[in-house]
Amino acid sequence: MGRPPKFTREQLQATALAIVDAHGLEGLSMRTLAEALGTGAMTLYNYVAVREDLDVLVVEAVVAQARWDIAPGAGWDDELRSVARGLWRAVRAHPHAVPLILTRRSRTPATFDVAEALLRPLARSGRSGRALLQAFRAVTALITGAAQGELAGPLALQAGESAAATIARFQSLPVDRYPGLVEIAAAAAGSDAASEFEACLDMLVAGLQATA
Amino acid sequence: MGRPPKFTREQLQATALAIVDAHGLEGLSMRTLAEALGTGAMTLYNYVAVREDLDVLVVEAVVAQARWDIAPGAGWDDELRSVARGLWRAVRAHPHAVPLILTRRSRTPATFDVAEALLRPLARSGRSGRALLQAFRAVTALITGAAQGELAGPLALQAGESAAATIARFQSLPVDRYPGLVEIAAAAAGSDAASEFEACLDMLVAGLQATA
DNA sequence: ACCTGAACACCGTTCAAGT
DNA sequence: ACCTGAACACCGTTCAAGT
Repeated sequence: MGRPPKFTREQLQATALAIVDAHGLEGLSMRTLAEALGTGAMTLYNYVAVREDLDVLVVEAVVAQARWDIAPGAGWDDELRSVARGLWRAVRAHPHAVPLILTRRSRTPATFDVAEALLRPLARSGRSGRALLQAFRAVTALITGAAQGELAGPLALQAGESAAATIARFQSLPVDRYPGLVEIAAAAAGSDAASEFEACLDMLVAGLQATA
Repeated sequence: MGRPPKFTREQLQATALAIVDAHGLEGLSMRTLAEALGTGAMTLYNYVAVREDLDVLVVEAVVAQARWDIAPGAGWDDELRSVARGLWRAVRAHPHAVPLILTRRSRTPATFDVAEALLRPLARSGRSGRALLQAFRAVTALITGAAQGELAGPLALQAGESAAATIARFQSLPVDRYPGLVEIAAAAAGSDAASEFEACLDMLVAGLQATA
C-alpha cells in the first residue's frame, strides 16, 4: 500500500557527490551509495532506473552549486564572463566529478538555468538563431574543455606525479622534434588553472566581439 | 625462458578500438579484448598494468588516425584550422570513444605529434611562453569540447531519441523562462556538428587574431 | 507505492603454476 | 620473459516476496 518515499532526490544527489569527492568515481556504486544512505542496494531502484543515473545525480549536484552575480549595467561580455566563471568554479570544486560533467547529459532545472544564463549575454551581443547556437556551443565547449584542463590532454599530470616532475618529463623531450611542447611545459611551471581559464575566456570573448 | 611477445601494441590498439566502435565503451573489458585476440584475460597483463590502460589504447588508436595537410604558403590561421579539423575528424569518426578522448591522458608519439602540430601555427602567430600555453589550452579545450558537442551538454540527444524529438522537447519548455534554449533548439534543427565546429573554430581564431 | 534479500551473470585482479 | 587457469572480491540487475 501507498508508502511515502524514504529519500528525496536532493539527498541522493548530495550523498552521491560526497562519495565521489571523498573516494573518486570508482567509489560510487549502487551498493556504496545505498550503504551511505543506510539502506540496501535494491532500494535505489525506486529512484533511478540504471546505474548511469547515479552519474547524472552527481552532475546535477555540481551544476546546482554554480553561483554568479552580474554587476548592474554590465556589458554583455562581462555578464558572459561572470556566468562562465561561476560554472567553471562549481565544476572545479569537484575535480573527481569533472569527467562526468563533460560526459553526462542532465535535464534538471539547474542545468537549464545555467544554459539560459549563458545564452542571455550572447543574445545581448546581437546574436540569434544559428549564430546564437554556435556561440553557445563555443562557450560551453571552452568551459568544459578548460575545466578538464590539466587533467587530460598531453600536458596532463600523471597520476600521483608532482607538477614539477611532469614538467621535467616534458622538458626532457627532444627539443628539435617538440620545441613547442618543451616551451609550454616551462610556461606551465609558473601557471595555474584559474588564470589559464581566464586567459582562454578572454580569447573567446575577443573572438565573439570580432564576429558580433 | 625468453618467449617472444604474442601481440604488438598496435594489435591491441586496433582490436580495442574495433570493440568500442562495435559495442560501445561497456563492450570493452579485459575479458572481451582477450577473447577478441584469441587468448585468456590474464595474458593482457603482460601488456597493460591495469584495466584503465585499455582506455588509453583506444585513445591512442583514435589520435593516431588524425590526418591533415597544410597548403604551402598558408597563414598561421589556416594552418591551425587544418590541424584542428584533422583532429576533430579523427575523434568524430569514433563517437563511442569520445568520452575517453576527453578524459584519458596518453603519452605516445602520436599524441605529442598532434599537440606539436597545433603549437606550430600558434607560435607562428607570434606567441611564446605563457601566451603560447594559454592559446594551446583554448584550442584543445574547444576541439575536445566541441567533439563532445551534441553528445553532452543541455542540448544533447537523449539516448535512443531522434533529433526531431529532442528539439521538440526543448521547444516545449516555458518560453518566458527559457527563451534562449527554445530559440537555439529551433536553430539546431537545421544544423550539423561539422558546420557548428567550423563556426566555433572561426570564433576562436578571430579571438586569437585580435589578441596576437 | 515503495522496500528488500537472494541469486545470477558479469567484472578486475591476485596467485600459483606453467613454458 | 611471457603465458594461463582457478579463485576472490566486487559489480549491476532480475526476480520474487514483503508492507
